[in-house]
Amino acid sequence: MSDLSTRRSLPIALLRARESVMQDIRPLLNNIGLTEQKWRVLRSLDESGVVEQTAIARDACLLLPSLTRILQSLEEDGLVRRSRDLEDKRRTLVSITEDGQKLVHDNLGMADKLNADLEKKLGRKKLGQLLDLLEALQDPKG
Amino acid sequence: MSDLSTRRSLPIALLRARESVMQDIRPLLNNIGLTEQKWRVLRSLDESGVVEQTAIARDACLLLPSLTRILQSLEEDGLVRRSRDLEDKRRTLVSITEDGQKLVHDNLGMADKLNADLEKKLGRKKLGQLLDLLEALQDPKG
DNA sequence: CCTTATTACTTATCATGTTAAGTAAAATCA
DNA sequence: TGATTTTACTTAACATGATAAGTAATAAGG
Repeated sequence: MSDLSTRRSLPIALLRARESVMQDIRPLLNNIGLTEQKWRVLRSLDESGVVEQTAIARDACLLLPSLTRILQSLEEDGLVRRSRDLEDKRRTLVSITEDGQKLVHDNLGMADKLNADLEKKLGRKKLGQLLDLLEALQDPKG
Repeated sequence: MSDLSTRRSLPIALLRARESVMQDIRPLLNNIGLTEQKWRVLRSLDESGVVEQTAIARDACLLLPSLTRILQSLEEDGLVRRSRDLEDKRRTLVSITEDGQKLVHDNLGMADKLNADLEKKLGRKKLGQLLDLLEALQDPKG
């Protein structure tokens, strides 16, 4: 197991936990030519429809500079479309293309299966507890 | 709050939780000229003594290519020392210098305070539960 | 022994993370 | 209305993340 000193440190514990979860996911995404971040963006767009970048960043947990690059790349690959908002010309409105939708829908099953595996491994109750605690951590009442 | 669709996804929940914790820590580390990763490496070395790189990588949760660069940078700054292991010449033994130790010790109080704040905010019991669940997630019985 | 793995890194390459600075448009305010 | 601030990005620069390939040294197998 991991070193005693770092085992009970929350920042590293979160990092390790994420690493262990992502280890199974990353190769599957790489197989369909996507990074983890691009997958998050496409899923968000598939569910949200036409949205501005700040909303995508919040939803997919990405900083705007990263998102800028990712959207440029996804646009080159024909997976998303961008257009200036005519009401507020500072904003860029983003939406997913048909190709992008197809890519997402063809692989949602995989994502569901991974989540089911996780639930099976940890137990539904514990997984729920974990998600609740992670959410509580972010409440800004501190 | 975050979007409904991503709120119950464990990978993103872990990412968000980590983000929220690190937001308070990063600026403090930047003030003393360290990144989060360099701080993890120095703390690990301060506690472990003389160790090979693979052990540091495991302890600080870093990939070896990243660690290679980080150690080169820390060595340039005089915070760590590296030398070839004479028993096994593939290995590099790393240790922290006096300057490195001073930097760590001067700032351990800060780290402890952040941890205490966290415990106060979430509650000791919940923090313990969270750490236990995060650890359970990594058990390879799946 | 000698060949073939395996180990412990290093290097390279590209994507993303992080911070700071820059830009254009909208909102606010005197 | 004109100056100032804020918003929604974009660009730049450097550090790290992630994968693959390369290298030297040890271990394993025949």
